[in-house]
Amino acid sequence: MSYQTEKEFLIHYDPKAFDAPLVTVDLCIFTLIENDLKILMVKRSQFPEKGKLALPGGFIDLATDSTIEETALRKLLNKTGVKSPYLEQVATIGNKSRDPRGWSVTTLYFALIPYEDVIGANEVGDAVQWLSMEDVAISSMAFDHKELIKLARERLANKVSYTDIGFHVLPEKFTLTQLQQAFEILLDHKLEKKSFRRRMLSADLVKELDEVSAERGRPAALYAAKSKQPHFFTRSL
Amino acid sequence: MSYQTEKEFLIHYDPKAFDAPLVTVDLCIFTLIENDLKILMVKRSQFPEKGKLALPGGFIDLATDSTIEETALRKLLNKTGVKSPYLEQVATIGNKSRDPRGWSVTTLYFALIPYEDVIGANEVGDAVQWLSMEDVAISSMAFDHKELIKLARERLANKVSYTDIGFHVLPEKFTLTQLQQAFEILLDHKLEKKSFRRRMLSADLVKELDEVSAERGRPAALYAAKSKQPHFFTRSL
DNA sequence: ACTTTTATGTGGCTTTGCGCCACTATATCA
DNA sequence: TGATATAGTGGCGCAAAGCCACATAAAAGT
Repeated sequence: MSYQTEKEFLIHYDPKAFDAPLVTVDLCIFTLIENDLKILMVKRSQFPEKGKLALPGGFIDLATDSTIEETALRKLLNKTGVKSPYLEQVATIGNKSRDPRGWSVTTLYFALIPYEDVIGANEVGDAVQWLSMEDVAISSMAFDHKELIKLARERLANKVSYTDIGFHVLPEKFTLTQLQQAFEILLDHKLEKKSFRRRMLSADLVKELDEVSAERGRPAALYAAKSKQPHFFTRSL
Repeated sequence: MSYQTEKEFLIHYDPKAFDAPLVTVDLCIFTLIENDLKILMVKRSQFPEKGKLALPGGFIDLATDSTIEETALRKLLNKTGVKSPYLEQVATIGNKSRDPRGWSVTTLYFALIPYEDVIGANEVGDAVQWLSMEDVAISSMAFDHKELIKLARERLANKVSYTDIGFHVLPEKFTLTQLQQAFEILLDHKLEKKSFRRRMLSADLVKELDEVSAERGRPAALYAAKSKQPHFFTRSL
């Protein structure tokens, strides 16, 4: 694996000549279903870990994927039908013990999607299901996927506390109360109504629509997010 | 690569049977030399990209490294003699065009070290040099390493703005002015003296020593960091 | 010696924005 | 028509940031 001249390199270089770890991409796809935070999981239909719950993911397709982010988006589209999620790389975990097949590396992403956008078009592959965080806690999972979920969940809460990415679990139109509830669930703590509204409005993140949402009680004004680009608050929630 | 039974899996599984990308670890090691932010670079002695400047890094040693973080620490120790830096994973970049050898994945870390701790013990391998950010801007570099530096630099500035990791480029004892200067360089913007001191002192991050640093002007009190664990500010600098 | 220069460290006022919670507004339902 | 439910606001107190002049303490200049 040592080449002093270009000729030597070109002639002798063989990617399979040295040991390489397995490389995979895993996804933690979050959404809100009836004000409950859910994660998409699949049941593995193959060895190793056949029958166990696992995060959607798998190997990079070197022929069709040109970046690892593409791999992640492909898997996501595959399982949910969603094309443009909020997608963020969480971390890469690599060690010799996480996979029985030997040294393995996985790059973990998390995605936020509005449940309204999910199409139940999971034709191929393993059966999908949406697990609540309570289900996650009590379920047994393949590989180190429980730890991966913990990492993703922590990153999510952290990121929601100082950015506006929480918008991405909501449909296009929403009320400020729905927005606040979404943030509260993602953060896992309550927020003060006045402060929350003051911030969202003064940061100019939403535009008020000429529509109202009428449920019980006083109708609420509907809003839409102004930008898809994440906004960073100078102060955390 | 598809196994319906465990037996089938155990008999037929061969890690080299399917295409895998190259996997590397790269490091962006930051330090402060005379109030100037520097990055450690090496000159490649082998193909590909022989002769070009590159970030220290390389392949995971599957035999000796048990995690990728160990790989990163090994490389760092190797180049600087530093054993316990502040080390943080920035991102993993994987695509088919970044390395002439084909599909390749690299996990990028950044490290913060006090220059006082660096031992010029770079016996083996390529020649190291410390580049200032201006040098980085005008130098030609191997692979996509210039972009990797940009990523690391951005993450660094961002993280310094809401944590106290800036402490890690300073020696054990420092004055509050030195601390402020370090933060200013890492953030790339000026800070207000009174506010900065108020925050550092009220957050209880430092303890005052019974010593003073006498240069020009009034002698300054020396301080030491109280903890190695990063502290998160609720408000960014 | 004493004045100037240089740098450390603080006093104190203004401004900003969060926490709090009572109060008003507008709908449905009995 | 009044009870209930939810949306949305008024307004005060407080904590911390921004600002900048001033006091302090040493070295260097004359």
